[in-house]
Amino acid sequence: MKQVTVYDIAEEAQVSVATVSRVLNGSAPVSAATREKIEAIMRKRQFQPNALARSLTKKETGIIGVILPDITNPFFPEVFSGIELEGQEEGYTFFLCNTKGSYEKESEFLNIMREKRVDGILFIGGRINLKRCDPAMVREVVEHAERIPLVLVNGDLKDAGLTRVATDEYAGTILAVSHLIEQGHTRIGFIGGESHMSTTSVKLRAFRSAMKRADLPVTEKWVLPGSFSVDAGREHMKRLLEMPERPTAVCCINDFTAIGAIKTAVEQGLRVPDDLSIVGFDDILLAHHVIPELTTVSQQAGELGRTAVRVLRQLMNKDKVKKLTSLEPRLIVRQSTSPPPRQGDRRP
Amino acid sequence: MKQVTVYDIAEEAQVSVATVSRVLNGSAPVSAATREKIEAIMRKRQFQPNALARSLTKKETGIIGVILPDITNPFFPEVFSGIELEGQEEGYTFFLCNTKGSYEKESEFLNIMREKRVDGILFIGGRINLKRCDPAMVREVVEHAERIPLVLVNGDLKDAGLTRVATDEYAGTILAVSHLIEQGHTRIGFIGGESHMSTTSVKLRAFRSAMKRADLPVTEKWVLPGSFSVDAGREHMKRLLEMPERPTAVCCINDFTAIGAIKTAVEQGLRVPDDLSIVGFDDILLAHHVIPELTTVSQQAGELGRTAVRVLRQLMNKDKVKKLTSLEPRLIVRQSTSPPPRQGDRRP
DNA sequence: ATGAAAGCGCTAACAT
DNA sequence: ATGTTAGCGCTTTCAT
Repeated sequence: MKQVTVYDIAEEAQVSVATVSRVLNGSAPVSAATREKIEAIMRKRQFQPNALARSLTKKETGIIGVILPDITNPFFPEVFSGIELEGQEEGYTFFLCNTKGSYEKESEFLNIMREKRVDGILFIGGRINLKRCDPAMVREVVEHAERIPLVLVNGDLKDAGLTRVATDEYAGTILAVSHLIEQGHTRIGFIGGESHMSTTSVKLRAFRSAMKRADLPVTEKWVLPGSFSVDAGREHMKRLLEMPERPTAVCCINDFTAIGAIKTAVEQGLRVPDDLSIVGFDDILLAHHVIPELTTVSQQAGELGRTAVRVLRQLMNKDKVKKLTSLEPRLIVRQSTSPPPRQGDRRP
Repeated sequence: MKQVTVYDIAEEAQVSVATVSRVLNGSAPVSAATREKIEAIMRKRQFQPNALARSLTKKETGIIGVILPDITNPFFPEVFSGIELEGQEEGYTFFLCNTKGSYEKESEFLNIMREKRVDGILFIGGRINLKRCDPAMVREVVEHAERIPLVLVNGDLKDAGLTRVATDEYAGTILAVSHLIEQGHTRIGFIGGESHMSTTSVKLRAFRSAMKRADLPVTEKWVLPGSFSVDAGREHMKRLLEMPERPTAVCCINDFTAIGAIKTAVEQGLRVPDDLSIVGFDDILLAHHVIPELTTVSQQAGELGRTAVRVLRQLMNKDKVKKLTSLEPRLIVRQSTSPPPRQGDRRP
């Protein structure tokens, strides 16, 4: 079944294609009579303008490309939802690229996006979260950014000078640790996070700073970086519990590790938060479904997505844009934190 | 900065655009010498063929459109991941449309997909899960399906005769209920699910059938449909616990309600599974992060996505296609189910 | 093996 | 207000 084109419509309406195009775009005045006639025919013939042809001449596609590492990690759908919400109002459509953590896929997708002539790119996760990213990989992104508006979401690329939108993880960690301290904890551990990721060092730095500010010592053997998963959280907690001296509270790199930590603690007979307080980071959906509900720091993932689109739009309009737009995280106090047990109450 | 085109390449290589196109597509023999020359120039100039122009002439875009109700619901990212995995190998790219449960958005996206000339459509959730879908909405989908290969994933449209891929929810529920029965339960409840969704009636039908097959009575007041959320699960469980006579096991419409049910049960001082067994459906990630880990029925979301793409490909190739490809669900036994308490052990 | 030229379906000057 | 026409960047006959 042949697709109907502007020519078909023009012919049937006895006008030129230009007029058809005009009513399609409202780009120039058309007499009410012919307009209605054309519109009627379009409806009747179920005319669907070919977006490809249209984009080809207009040199814009209305597509925003989104690169993210793992749509299966609940944080990202949340961000993506925000992106969609903000972009949809202006008629944007999205090309979602899931890199599954592969830097090659990032490169590949970057190229595909260029071939597809997306109007802008949102780059989330992956190489932009590395503490030290290979200069070639940095350059690649910069080169793309020179041709297509691009914003880095929750990450950075050394010396690239790219436009960024990010939650202030440092401030967020301060919030979490301060909360623990206010509850009366003095013996606080920190677990999770791969050492080569910048989020790990940022949060660790904030952790140390918050402790120092309260004149509390950091017990190094309670600082256990490693990974971001639930299983990592379990492992870390297991190691912590094997120590003769244990913290009364643990600050976790993210909600996953926090949940793992809780599971292990509970399995070993500890009560959370009575015996051990645990705080996470991100506020993924899971955080309030888990028992006990997790005290955590909200990154406001949806808002992050919306903001990213707003900033990208500015970039696309060649407006003035701040190099860094930062979002303030919020502490969400739920059930996994409480004052520490009194000395006498401590379990063996 | 002007994009480089086949003409630029042709000019620099002193050949015609046709030859350039040939090396780009490998569509016809080109002498090794000129091929290499052209390839070198392409690399040097960072040539990126314009996918729009290409698709315009080739009449294919390599894009698969995916309509789903809520990317924030962990089941769908899992499906989408499978879709990507299967499609990427063949160079497909995806246009993800999140309808947020709005039927109008479904219509809107269906039209956008047509304008974008996607090569195929995967329709997941929304109106195709309705027990009785408005005929006009059915017709709309059918009309699109007549022009673009389209497969219905985990749903159906009455009398539409469309190609479908779905997990066998009936069989899955039988699995869950039988597991409970095998554990020795005789007093089993069923909670969750909106009554106007087909999944609810299918699962309820399976529930009744499994009970009957085991000569067990269904206690109607323990059958509480309602909704699909964690909160719904909490509500339902609360009502169940207020009854003088209670079931020893509950079959839940999905993992969310199951998790809600567990939370409420635990809050009320019951032990899961010792006092009350609970089984879910879907096997979302949450299911093994929750405490106790949830016994549930896996829909194999990833596999569902992969299969959907495979079937869609057949449709696109105009191969013979089965009207219904069905996936066998699997019972995943974890910690939330056990034999019922002996009478004497029952808590008040 | 390579080139010339006609489209693909639409928009945007430029005319009238 | 409407029509004519030249692209947009590529692929694909049809020649040679």
